[in-house]
Amino acid sequence: MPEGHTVHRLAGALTELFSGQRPAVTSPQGRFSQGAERLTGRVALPAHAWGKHFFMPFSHDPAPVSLGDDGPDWLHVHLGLYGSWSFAGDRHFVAEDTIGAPRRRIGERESLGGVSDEWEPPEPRDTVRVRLAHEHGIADLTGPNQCQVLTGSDVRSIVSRLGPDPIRNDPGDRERFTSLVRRRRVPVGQLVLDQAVAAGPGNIYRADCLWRVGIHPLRPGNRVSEARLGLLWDDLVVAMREGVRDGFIQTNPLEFSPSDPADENDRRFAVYHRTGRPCWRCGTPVADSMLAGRRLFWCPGCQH
DNA sequence: ACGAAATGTCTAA
DNA sequence: TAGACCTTTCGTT
Repeated sequence: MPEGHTVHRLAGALTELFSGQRPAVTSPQGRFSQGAERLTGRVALPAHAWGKHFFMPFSHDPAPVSLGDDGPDWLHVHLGLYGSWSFAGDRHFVAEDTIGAPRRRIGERESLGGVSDEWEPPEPRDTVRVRLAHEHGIADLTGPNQCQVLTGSDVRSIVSRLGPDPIRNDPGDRERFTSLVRRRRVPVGQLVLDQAVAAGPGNIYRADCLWRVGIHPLRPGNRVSEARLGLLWDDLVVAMREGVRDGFIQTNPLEFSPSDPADENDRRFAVYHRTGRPCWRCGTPVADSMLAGRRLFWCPGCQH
């Protein structure tokens, strides 16, 4: 369940755990054996994220590189709908158990941050596509949509097809986003999920950020004012950066007291997965429908 | 046991 | 628009 914030977080975690080292790369499942062989023995360098794409360079020498440089081989991972990384290791190896899908798998609590000296790598599940390993810990990747070794030129070609990433929010991105939306008649809710328009937002940020700025998701892109699209971009930047910081999505702006009876599951989001429940802002029941193959949630009362 | 759904994307028709 | 793909969990028989 990885939207862009998860991938940025992973880039940070894997950089911290493996950059500067020469991890053993294996494919317990066997479907990445060739790639694993190519990467083994090389120095892992700091990883990059752009939208939902993860890139980690593996080089013969430890000199720093930029995203898409020629020279290193690039590990490229797209988690898709349910890919995830799991971590386990000794006390020198600190990471969250699982990043990606909200599940715990290998290396659950008992082997994480465990006792200092006696750590042994756990047996991988038979679905583990890639394992990165060094003496203090392992990272296992399961269920990715894409996992491959690329050249710098391949990487540049992927990145060139991606729109601006709200988590990066580079100069000019705000204007780029608003102009990409305003030149099309497609519903704005569909454009927010188009990775060539904005790289990183998924179904939750789409639904909830549109709600937060009051835009109806079915409004055609060319009929949303420049000003409102600017506010939408700004809100994506804020919400997704909070996701990177916190490690989870918390898009409902309302605060609850610990004793509040509101359903725990219901508190987290604004409209996402809240069909039929009252809008936090106006009380109208939240609606849902399918749009271009994805479930869409919005409040018919206060989004226009 | 079985089916559906899940924070995604691609391809074919 | 439908189906394929990568995997797990959760609800229903």
